[in-house]
Amino acid sequence: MSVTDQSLSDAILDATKVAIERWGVERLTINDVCEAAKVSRATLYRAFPGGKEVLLEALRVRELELFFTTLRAHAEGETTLEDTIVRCMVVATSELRSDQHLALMLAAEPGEVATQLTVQGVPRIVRVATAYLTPLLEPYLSRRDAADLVEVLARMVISYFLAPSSRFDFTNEHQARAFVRAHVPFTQGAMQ
Amino acid sequence: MSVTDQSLSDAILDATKVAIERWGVERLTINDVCEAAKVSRATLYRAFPGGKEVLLEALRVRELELFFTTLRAHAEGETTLEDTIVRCMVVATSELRSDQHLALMLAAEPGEVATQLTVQGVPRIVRVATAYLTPLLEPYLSRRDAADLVEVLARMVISYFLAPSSRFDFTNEHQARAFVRAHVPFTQGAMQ
DNA sequence: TTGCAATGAGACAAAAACCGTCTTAGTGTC
DNA sequence: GACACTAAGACGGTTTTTGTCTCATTGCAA
Repeated sequence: MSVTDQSLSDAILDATKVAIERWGVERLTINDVCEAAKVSRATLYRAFPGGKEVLLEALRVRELELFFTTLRAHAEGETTLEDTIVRCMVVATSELRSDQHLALMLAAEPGEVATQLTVQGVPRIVRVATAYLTPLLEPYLSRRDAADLVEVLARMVISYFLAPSSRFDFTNEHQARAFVRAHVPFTQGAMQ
Repeated sequence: MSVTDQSLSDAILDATKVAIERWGVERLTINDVCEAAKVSRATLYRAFPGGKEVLLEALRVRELELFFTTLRAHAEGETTLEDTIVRCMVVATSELRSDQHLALMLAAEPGEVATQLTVQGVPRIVRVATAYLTPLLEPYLSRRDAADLVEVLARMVISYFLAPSSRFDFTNEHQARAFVRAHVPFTQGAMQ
């Protein structure tokens, strides 16, 4: 059951992605998803009670989890706190820049990207980022400090992604490191 | 007025194309077009009384006229009836193959292509093709014979485009010429 | 075979989106 | 100032979409 549920939900979410790619989030209908998933409406509503909102939220969370899983894999080899942070920032920013997929998918449509990545999306992003990235920092920090740091870094990356600065380009490792040294307290041995 | 009307209609049709590219014909709404054209609904309905149907039909006709204008330009240099016919067939088929734009634009959506290109669209296509291509053949044929021939050729090109044959690939000049010699009576000096 | 959980198909009412028309107010031109 | 043209948006009627619900069917396991 659990396994079946999982694969059913996943299949529906896959279908949702396909349907969105075709119609766009704004024009997406539940029937589009049902058709793409070859599933009846009843089944979809059983899997995702609450309808479209719940379905899209589930998709966003899944995509986000995939994003941070990849990110963690990229940063797992680092051996110092600073290196780990820098790597996370570089990879996350690069992925965001190259892969409009994430941005355009998680958001509704161009113009909604900023909204989704700020007021609407930040809580979700912070939540997932914390869950997935905090363990990376726990060798160096307390759980609480690690969680705090992840949240701050996530907000920084988003901010600099949406409004790039001429002073710090986080896709550049040197600049990212300079930023970390200048503005991330933990890396200076000065616990606040 | 006339000029203004023309450019207004054209601007709206341009906007329609843009909106269709974004949403697809099936999900297109009048408001999408109005937004893209930065025009109020009232203005759109004044320019295209009859609403969406009329608007889309006008767009199809315009695209078709563009298509055949280009086609005629490609075939104008030919100096014999056979060469003219062959060139038209080659260019038309090549354009259709490469430029899904036309096919997908004139049609509604994949799956509707065949419908639009046959039962729905042929009368329109034949009408425009006749108007634009008949003059090319008038050096060699009577107006009536030229019009008849254009219609037959248009139907052939459409048929072989929708269901390609292993015997004749109209994008290949030799094969197109062989087809013409075998199946187009006028070119054999045998007026029917 | 029987029972059970999961699904498909579709009816249904409520909500939302869309359409086409029309009125009003604003703008630019002669 | 008269005129043509337009944006904005209200309006009622229609169509789509939504979410729920019922019932028949399927697949599987006891």
